[in-house]
Amino acid sequence: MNELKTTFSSGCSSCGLQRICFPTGLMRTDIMRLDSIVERTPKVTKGQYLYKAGQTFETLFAIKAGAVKAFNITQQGEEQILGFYLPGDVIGMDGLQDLMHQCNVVALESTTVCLLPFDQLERLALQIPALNHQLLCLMSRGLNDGRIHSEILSKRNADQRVAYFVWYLSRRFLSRGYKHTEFRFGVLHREVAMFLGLTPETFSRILSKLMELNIVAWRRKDIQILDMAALARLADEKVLSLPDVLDVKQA
Amino acid sequence: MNELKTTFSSGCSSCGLQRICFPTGLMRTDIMRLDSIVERTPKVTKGQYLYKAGQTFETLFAIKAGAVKAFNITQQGEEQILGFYLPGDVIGMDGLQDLMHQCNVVALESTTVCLLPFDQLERLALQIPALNHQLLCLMSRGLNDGRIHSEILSKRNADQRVAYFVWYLSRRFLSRGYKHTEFRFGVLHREVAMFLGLTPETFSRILSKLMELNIVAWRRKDIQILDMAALARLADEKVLSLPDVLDVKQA
DNA sequence: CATTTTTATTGATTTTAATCAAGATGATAC
DNA sequence: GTATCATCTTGATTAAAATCAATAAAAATG
Repeated sequence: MNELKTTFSSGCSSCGLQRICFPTGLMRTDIMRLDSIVERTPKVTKGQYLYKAGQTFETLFAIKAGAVKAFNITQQGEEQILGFYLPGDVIGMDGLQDLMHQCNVVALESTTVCLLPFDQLERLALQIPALNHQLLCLMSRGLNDGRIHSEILSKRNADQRVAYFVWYLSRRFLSRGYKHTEFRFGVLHREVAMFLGLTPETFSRILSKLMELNIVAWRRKDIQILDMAALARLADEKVLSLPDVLDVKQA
Repeated sequence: MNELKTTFSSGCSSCGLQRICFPTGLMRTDIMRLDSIVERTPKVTKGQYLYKAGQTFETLFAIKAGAVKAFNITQQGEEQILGFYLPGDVIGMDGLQDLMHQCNVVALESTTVCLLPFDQLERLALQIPALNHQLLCLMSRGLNDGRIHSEILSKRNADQRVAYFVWYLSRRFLSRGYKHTEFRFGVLHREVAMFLGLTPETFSRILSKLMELNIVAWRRKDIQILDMAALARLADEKVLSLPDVLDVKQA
């Protein structure tokens, strides 16, 4: 794994993610102080790691563009996917408790990240109450993302998990100011399946059902939500039963 | 639901959980300042709520004695258990993001909690760097607890989930300074099953297997770990196969 | 203490998703 | 463009856990 090298790049002041990332609630002058501790790196290429489980915790990572996944490997060599992170997300705080990262994070596509050396950030936050508050808020967001993952995995049937995932993904895109009925999600189906605690086969079958019902169109990396209301309903309902439409086709 | 009323009680200075809870890393004088903002309540009785989903976020809760569970109710009326919290645990930070709690927390037995009004805590933390640091560490701990729950729920078979849960529970008791091979866990089997994403029947069957194999003895609320090595092995292995011992019995 | 209610266990059956297996499709390399 | 490789889809079968059902055992209630 290559070390990430610092480079020049546009700062927080001109970043489109100000309202989501660390600058939230900060005054212009404070954003400049924040800016001074942020290290910007060249683009992280697909497959490059931001950190690995066991590594010393030193910095937080703010995703500026692209996408990454967090995961751990089980004894059996399987990937347990813990989350997908998009622009505006801040990760790395899992490492604070033991000063050691607890999972692996790798880029899923060409990705831009901002590095925030934690000791410097902590010191600065003590001087800028709004920054400290935002750090706490971002951690609270992390807690809630984890809770939602647990809730997805607790859902008794696979249809619900998939429906809820798509619905929640849409909301995340919405909250970041992206189009939420049609978006690109650069993650393999296999990886989404693992995140949902399913096999790729089961995931594929459910996607087919959702497409057959004209609720979702998800081909490769492009997702389109055709019927948001139906999707939301499915996310909470018991079973995704196929209506006559399909029976006709099968007959 | 009754409002929790403040009352007099022994402070942080004399609390046995200093090394786990907020006072960690603080000097004597700072502990006294922390003490001054902590509200202590009469014992919370079994079934009483610390907070409910949707309520305004105002305070954090430190568990001093007893046990609580966090959960949400699904559309179908099922309880999704999100976690069990023991003395030394601090909860409530899920509410910061939207200034509204995202789950319900209820006492499982007679429980003592310390209330930390968040705005006061935040202000004090800015003045006491070690306190601010500990607040961040406690949130990091929360993130990791959530990650571990996701990892449990991602495990492909039920035996592993139960084995890992017992093993992890034991470690939690150990880290709090309690006996870790024999302890009392005041939670219904049904609730543990829900936490693990299983039905009570499946959970019961697996417990029976673990007892048959002399690995764990879990009757009602008393847990005894008879073979920690075997338990750890099971937590990661594929299937919990029953040896001849059982076949003989069944024959 | 007896009664009622809740919780836990165990068995039989059904349902669901995993596994096994074969193609189809799309991406990448040459 | 063609070949190769990885990913995805679909079908058949198996395995695992859920469900249904009936007791048994505790706990709570009067």
